Amino acid sequence: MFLKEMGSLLPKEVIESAESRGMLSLTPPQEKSVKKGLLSGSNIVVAAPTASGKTFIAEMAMLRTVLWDRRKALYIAPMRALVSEKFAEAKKDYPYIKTAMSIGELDSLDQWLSAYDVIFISTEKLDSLIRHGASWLDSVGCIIVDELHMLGEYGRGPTLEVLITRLRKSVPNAQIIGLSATVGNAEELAKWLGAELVSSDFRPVPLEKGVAVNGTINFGDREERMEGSAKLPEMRIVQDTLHKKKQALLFYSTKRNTEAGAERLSEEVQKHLSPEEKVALEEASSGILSALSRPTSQCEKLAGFVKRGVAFHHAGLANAQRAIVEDYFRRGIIKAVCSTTTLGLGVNMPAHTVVVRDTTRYSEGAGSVRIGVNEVTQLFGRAGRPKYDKYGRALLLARNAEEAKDLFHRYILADLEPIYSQLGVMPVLRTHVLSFIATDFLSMEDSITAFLMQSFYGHQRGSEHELRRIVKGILAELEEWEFIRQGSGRYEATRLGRRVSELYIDPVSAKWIIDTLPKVRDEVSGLFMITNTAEMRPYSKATEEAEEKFVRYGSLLEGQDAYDSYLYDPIKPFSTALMLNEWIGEVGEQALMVKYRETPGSIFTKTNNADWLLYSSTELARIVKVNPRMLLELRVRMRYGIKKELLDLVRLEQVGRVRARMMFNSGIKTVEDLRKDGAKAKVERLFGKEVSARILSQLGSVQ
DNA sequence: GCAAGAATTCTTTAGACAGCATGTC
DNA sequence: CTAAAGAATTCTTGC
Repeated sequence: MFLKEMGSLLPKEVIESAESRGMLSLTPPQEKSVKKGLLSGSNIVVAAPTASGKTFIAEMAMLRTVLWDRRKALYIAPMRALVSEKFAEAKKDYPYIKTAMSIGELDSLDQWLSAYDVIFISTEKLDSLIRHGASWLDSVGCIIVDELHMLGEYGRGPTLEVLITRLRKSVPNAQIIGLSATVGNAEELAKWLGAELVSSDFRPVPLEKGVAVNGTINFGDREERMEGSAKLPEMRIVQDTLHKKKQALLFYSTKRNTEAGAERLSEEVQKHLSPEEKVALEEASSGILSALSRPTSQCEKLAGFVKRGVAFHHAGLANAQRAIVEDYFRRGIIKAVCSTTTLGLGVNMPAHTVVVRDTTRYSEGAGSVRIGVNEVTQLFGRAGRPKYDKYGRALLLARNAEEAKDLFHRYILADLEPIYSQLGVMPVLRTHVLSFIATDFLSMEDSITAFLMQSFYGHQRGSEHELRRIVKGILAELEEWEFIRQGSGRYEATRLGRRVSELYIDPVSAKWIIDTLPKVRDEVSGLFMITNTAEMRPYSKATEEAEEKFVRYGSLLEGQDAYDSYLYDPIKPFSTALMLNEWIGEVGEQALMVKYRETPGSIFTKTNNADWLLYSSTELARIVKVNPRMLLELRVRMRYGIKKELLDLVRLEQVGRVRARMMFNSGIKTVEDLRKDGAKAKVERLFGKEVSARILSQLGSVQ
């Protein structure tokens, strides 16, 4: 179907924009979607590979809704990176549409969103907005749910499921478009949503899947000898890929493996770099080193590999470092990236050759588990760069012919797995039940059970009896904790319960924090209060020091039956508290890295989470009438990673942990000191004229 | 006696969402 | 109850 023939179906702006980007006709899944009613309001579930044109399917539906129906469109995705990427694209391609983005960090109740037509938002953020009672939801006419297959994920699937179910109930007339990777039971998903299924294997760049053994790739119908001479399979594949002047993306099971892999490959890759590339890589390398004020050994390691054209990529990297790696890889300068699944989902970073080196992953309680066909297929989908490659190669590695045969059957010939609702197995349900009641969405055991039967869980295999049992248990718990109470057969939230729901923390965490608040007497107990929660997971390594010091703080757990389980070990969250305590004692990343086995990335995540929980704790403290002063102070220190003595100085803009420390050490200990004679000269000596002026100009307004 | 390489034992294990202050995409 | 791979350590072998 040609775009220019679609004038009666689509606003002309959409057609013009697409054509200006070089799109003249629809891809097969796009065409199928249109035929199944995408542009006349039908619900659609698209199950197709990445890069098959799913984004434009979403755009067609959203823009038609906005321009012709004069209603809002929502784009929901489970990752911030994905949300901001789509937002940026839409802003660029459709500048005349009022687009907005809402992901954590940035905003509050977001009433301002009501002025926008297309809203890009993360799953949890939308969930949270609903809890705050966002009023503009009624005017939504089209809802895009990207990465719909997330539904089957243990951790965050249930939230998505409840969210969708809730949206369908509160905005029944909105069109729902689900965009999913290919899965075994897309049919079932579509049926649940009352949607037409569009299923397709279309890829703009064809994919060749194979298994590499001893220098040969077996593609099933043919074999191919690889260039090079290396014995190590991953090395050989990289040699072969470099010989073709292409790039490789390799997936490993652990962070450490990615780093070890990068080290091995770097030696080979550096031989293939041009002088210009080496110059560019020096630049990338120094960018990586300067991501933190003082580089850790991990930073140095990465910087060293990047100089040689290789990088590792996992959640332990600082965000700036990740961005550099992704950028230089996309530009073709970094030749190989060894990655965990960070790069598997969301991030758009294709490569000619994709290697899934490890097909197992550790899972607690289950040992090493084989990863599924769905996941391998998703990773394989990264192979082949549109515009650059005629085809992409997706490879598995085998040590011998037998293993090769097994892998081939297990992953390449195998059917995709169906996804299953995880709603029944996770304690997240508790959070949602509280939210239903707190927002007056549902208020009775019956209606809650009935509602949950409408979810994918109910649709797929739910037994009403089982659900009712779970709901009953949750209601009893919430009532006992005084988050809800009963009145004339209905439940209603208490003030405390409503705030807990709004703060978006687990009721179990909230209960623990409320009980512990009055017992907080120093930094460590305050920090343990927030680290001993599900939100702070994963915890830091348990140190011996933590083991010893815990004796003095163990009494905080008295009377807490939630922590009675023999599986629960308080040392790790306590150790996390000690780690954070060192952070606010200005201990550097490198030291924390060694002692608590942290990484720049994990420290950032933890301090960020701690910040949020400290805020939530102060809010709860106000309600239960505990003085929040100490928590407020902790929060500022957490944010900057500073000792108490710098608290006064960081009030100034342009002054963070580094500059505050420099000023303090040179005798300027408070804002007041800055007003004294000679302070100006001192500051100028430290930071130069420009920065000093910006700092000193605030003296009038800060007291 | 020494060093390279083999064998054995030990150790560790993916990812990423949320509140809110400013003014306001 | 279960695994696997890398790292560290010990053992073996060949000169």
